Amino acid sequence: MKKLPLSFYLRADVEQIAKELLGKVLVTNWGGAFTSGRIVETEAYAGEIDNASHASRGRTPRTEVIFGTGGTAYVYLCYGIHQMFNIVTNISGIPHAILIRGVEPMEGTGIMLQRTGKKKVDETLSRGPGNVGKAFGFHTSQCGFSLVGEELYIADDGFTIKPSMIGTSPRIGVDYAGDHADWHFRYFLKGNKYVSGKIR
DNA sequence: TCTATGATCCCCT
DNA sequence: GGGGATCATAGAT
Repeated sequence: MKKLPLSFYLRADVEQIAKELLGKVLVTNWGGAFTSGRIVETEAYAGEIDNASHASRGRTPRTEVIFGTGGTAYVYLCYGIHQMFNIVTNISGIPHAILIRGVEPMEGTGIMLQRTGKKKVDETLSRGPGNVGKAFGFHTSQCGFSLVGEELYIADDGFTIKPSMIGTSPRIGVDYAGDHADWHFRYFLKGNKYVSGKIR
């Protein structure tokens, strides 16, 4: 498996990066607890002009990492329960981020079951951003972590997808964002059962 | 200090 | 298909 280089994350086109992340392998290795899975669903958040992004409300201590340089993790606690894992992209000063919404488990499923408290591996294990965060052991304390380190990275294992396998839709849970709620910034692998929401 | 709220999920009817 | 869980953050007092 080839680890994606820092340059992958520093490009300007978030939509393109969000699309290319489909089929790649997400790896976390916190203290030797190795887990990996294939990314099947992503959402792009295009910075200050995007009303759906946290960054649109300005630069704060929490959103600081999104404004930082690409290739780092932004982990956010939602509804007091769910740890959401985001990938920061673009160069410093431009707040682009990609939310990982769905992952198909590969290695370390035993560890994931332990973390989620589930009995068996099924599609609920890592479908939806909240579950991905839980299964892969993400925590808000990991905000700002590098994506090219040993504990956290994204790899290419040679798996390729055809453009016809990629579906797009408006993003989920951001209806409040006015016109931007209609942007097709959500990307997923068609038919994959680890894709959340109704449109697969 | 205090309070509202959210890029969600799960269990209950 | 509806509501409760549960807490860091941000903006108001």
